[in-house]
Amino acid sequence: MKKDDVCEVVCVHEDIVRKVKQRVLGQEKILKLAGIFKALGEPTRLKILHCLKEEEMCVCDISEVLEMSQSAISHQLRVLRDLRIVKYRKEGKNVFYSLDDEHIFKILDEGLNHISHH
Amino acid sequence: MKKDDVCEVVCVHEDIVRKVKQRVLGQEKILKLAGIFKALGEPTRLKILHCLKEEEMCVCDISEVLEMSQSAISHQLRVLRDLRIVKYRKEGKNVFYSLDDEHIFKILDEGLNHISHH
DNA sequence: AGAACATATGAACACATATTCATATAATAC
DNA sequence: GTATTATATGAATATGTGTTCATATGTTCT
Repeated sequence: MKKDDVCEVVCVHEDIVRKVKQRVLGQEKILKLAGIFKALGEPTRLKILHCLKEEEMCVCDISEVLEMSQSAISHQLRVLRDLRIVKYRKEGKNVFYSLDDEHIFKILDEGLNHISHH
Repeated sequence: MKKDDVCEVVCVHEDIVRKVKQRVLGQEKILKLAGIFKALGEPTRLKILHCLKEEEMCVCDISEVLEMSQSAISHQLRVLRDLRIVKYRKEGKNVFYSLDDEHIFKILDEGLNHISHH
């Protein structure tokens, strides 16, 4: 999109626009935040996280619970790991995953609240 | 994927799997919840919501603040409307949007907390 | 050492989706 | 009525991504 015709519309409430424009989050923060939500916004990953909310689990257990291939689970765990949404612990051949952070719990719960009250 | 070789792995912690399996969310709830998070997980939509967290705004104002085309914003607002994440109010030619729900506020804030503490 | 098992990962394909462009709808002003 | 403005939307394109398949890595056991 050309920089000039970015907004072709002329109806602008100047005071509001000025105020809100000052409070816009930086691109970096937006991307980071969007990254977290995007991770939670995929059914498989959400299921994984909902499992880990209950128990620390190894890849195979998750695979079994969700009735999906080990590979698919492992790929998604990689995404969650990279975003530091889950942490892991090696024990012999197993790798046990768990939620990284209290905020993830809260976000999940708040989401559940939202869909209940509706 | 064929139902039979759903999980080709044999290392299973039976007690954990049994317990967690009972608590798995139904597909409908998962999809609804994932839908919400997915909506928040797209930078443009997240920016829009962050704006609406400050002020009720019309399409054109959002367009101006985010320096994006009216069409792009309108398309994304449709997604947010369908998911009842935002509500709207018509006033003459304008349509003013705002966050639908307290939970959306909380989820956004909890997300911001998460990326700050990191 | 080799075999068996748990996990990770690269490539490919299929599917979803965000933006643009063009146009439609709806409301106001003249 | 027509013109103008604000918003909505359908189609097309480009980009992103989840799963599968095949394979690699790493660990334990014999």
